[in-house]
Amino acid sequence: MELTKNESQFVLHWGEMGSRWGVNRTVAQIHALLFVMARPMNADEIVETLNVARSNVSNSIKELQSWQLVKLTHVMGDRRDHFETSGDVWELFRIIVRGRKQREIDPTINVLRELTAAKDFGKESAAFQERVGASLEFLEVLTAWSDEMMRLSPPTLVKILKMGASVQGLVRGAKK
Amino acid sequence: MELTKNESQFVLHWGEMGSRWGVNRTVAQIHALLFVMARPMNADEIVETLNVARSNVSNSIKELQSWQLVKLTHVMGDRRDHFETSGDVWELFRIIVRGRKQREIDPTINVLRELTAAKDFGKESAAFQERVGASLEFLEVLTAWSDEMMRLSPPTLVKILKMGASVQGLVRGAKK
DNA sequence: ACTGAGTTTCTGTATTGGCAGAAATTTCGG
DNA sequence: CCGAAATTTCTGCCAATACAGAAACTCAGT
Repeated sequence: MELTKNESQFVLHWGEMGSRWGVNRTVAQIHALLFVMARPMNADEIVETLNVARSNVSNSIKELQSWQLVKLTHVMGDRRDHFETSGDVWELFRIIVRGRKQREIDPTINVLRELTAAKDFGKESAAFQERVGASLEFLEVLTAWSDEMMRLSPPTLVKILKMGASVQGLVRGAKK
Repeated sequence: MELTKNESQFVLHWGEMGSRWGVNRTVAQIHALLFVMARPMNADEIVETLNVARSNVSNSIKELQSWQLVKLTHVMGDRRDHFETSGDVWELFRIIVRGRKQREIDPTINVLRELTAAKDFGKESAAFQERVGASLEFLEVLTAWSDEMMRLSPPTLVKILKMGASVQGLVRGAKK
């Protein structure tokens, strides 16, 4: 399985970006590959195309499945597992946001809550108490908002985003 | 310089979170420390408090400065450089979003633009062309929106976020 | 229950990035 | 323009992670 020049550029760049995030390169590349091929692929095809070890593909796919970014499918008359990913970038976005929130934001909120609830918290410096409180509130507002937004359909979401800062006018009205 | 139990928990957790992102632990810890102390600190105080090497502090601060998360200040009658960070979480958020966008999203948009502009792009599979196009549009909508939002004052931003998905009602109206 | 295709888990190696300590450089008071 | 303080840059080691290849396991078909 040979990628075109453009396709491999896409896959390679996606891999790079993946590493910037916490995602390792192979994982990101496999996801990109499934995205560009837009069809179910089996593990060996992925091995051939990306030139990585079979075991690496296995582990990477397991991770992608845990993120729910890749799902297992089967092809008629083929015993092997095949994998595919959604072609809807908005859906992918939603999945990634949800996952990152769970893995990163939620634990942080918990820590901040524990801190404010600790019985010796009142003895801390005023600045510290205040800043922890502000951080917690910040994360709560942000996640509440993102939860709501992520519940909307992609088309609705796009429309809201395209309105952009113009909603600011409404806020003024709401303020009085 | 000794941190309280609560303070070090905060700093430590922030360091953990930092590594989840591309930020290394020391960098994140220093930022957290300046945030909780809420006053200018010099490099040696940081060394003592976090138990890291002087050179490490120097490099980490340089990185924080490049992100504009930490700024240099001076304390009267003290020749040494002192450093501090903003206590406004919304401002910090804005800075981080702006930075990540520049370092991660913008290059990706460029790659996608190059791809679509390549003269052999029309020869690619329909699925690939379509998905690259959708990805590009997605990133453009998202960054345009975030640029607009990030220009608003924190209080305005909070109000908009608190409206949450209720703006969705307006969209319906706008649609016709 | 045996066989072989398919898959996952295990183990060792290589690469990367983080960091300490030393060396070099800059800065500032006198 | 000298010396001490402060800071940065350099060098090499160490730890963490990614990955290949081998071994172990699973399971459908017979």
